[in-house]
Amino acid sequence: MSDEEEKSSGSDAWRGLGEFIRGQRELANLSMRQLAEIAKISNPYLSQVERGLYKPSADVLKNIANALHLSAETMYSQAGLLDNSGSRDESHHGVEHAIKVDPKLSVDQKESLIRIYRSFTAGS
Amino acid sequence: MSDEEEKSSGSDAWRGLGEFIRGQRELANLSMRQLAEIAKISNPYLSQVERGLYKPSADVLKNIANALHLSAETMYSQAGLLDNSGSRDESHHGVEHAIKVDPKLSVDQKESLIRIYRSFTAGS
DNA sequence: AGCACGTGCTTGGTATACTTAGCACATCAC
DNA sequence: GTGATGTGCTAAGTATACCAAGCACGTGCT
Repeated sequence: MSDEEEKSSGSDAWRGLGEFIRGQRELANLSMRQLAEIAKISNPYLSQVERGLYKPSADVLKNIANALHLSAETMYSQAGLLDNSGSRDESHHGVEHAIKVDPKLSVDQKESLIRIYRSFTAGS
Repeated sequence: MSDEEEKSSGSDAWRGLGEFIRGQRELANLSMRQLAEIAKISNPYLSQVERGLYKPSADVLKNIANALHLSAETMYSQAGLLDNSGSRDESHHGVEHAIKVDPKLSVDQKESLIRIYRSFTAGS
């Protein structure tokens, strides 16, 4: 069988997921052990997941999302599991819209934030 | 430790999921082998899943959903995996949350933006 | 110099998701 | 009747998700 195997699950999507999780964890200032504790998984496993060595199953994903105060949907879509085949145009422009709507910001502050945000995302 | 709920590994929800899959399969007039073929899984495994003996992982779930022309979200919520218990409302946290979730930003950029945002909203 | 405690990572094993070969029973044609 | 083809299910094995113990390194403290 010299057939080239190509399953439906591409392994590269999972690497991005790991980086995403690590980013969210660092953003929340949690150590691996802390997050692992909250998410009810072991810290070595979390380590592997964050480096893309394993693809966590759905309930683990859900637990991690919970621990990071994210919705499971966010996690799944990051993991490439949610497909959004319906092309539902849901929460798309978070940042700029959220800034514009925020009542605690002055207009100048909003402009500054959006300017910075756009400079950050200029490469994409 | 008073409460002993069905944690993330509650096996009850999975049985309902199996019945749901079987119902949808019969509704589509597909045999196990047909559905298994389309969903890229083996038919014995589909048999086990439909009777609640195993809890399929997320990508299998997604493949089955696709094969049955269902949205992955429907499948996940049937599996009890979505159950938005994570944080009650995602749009509620506004700017900070939108920043954290934005895939176009690096972790450092997120931290910078959040820091600036907090400095803006700290005074008033 | 130590040691106590933090971090993330490696090793080796167990549990379980998943597959391949085959069983038992149906419903057809011959 | 026998066989060919359908159905769902069982058994035994492989792959991998996951865990417990411990390693290697860093930082502060006495």
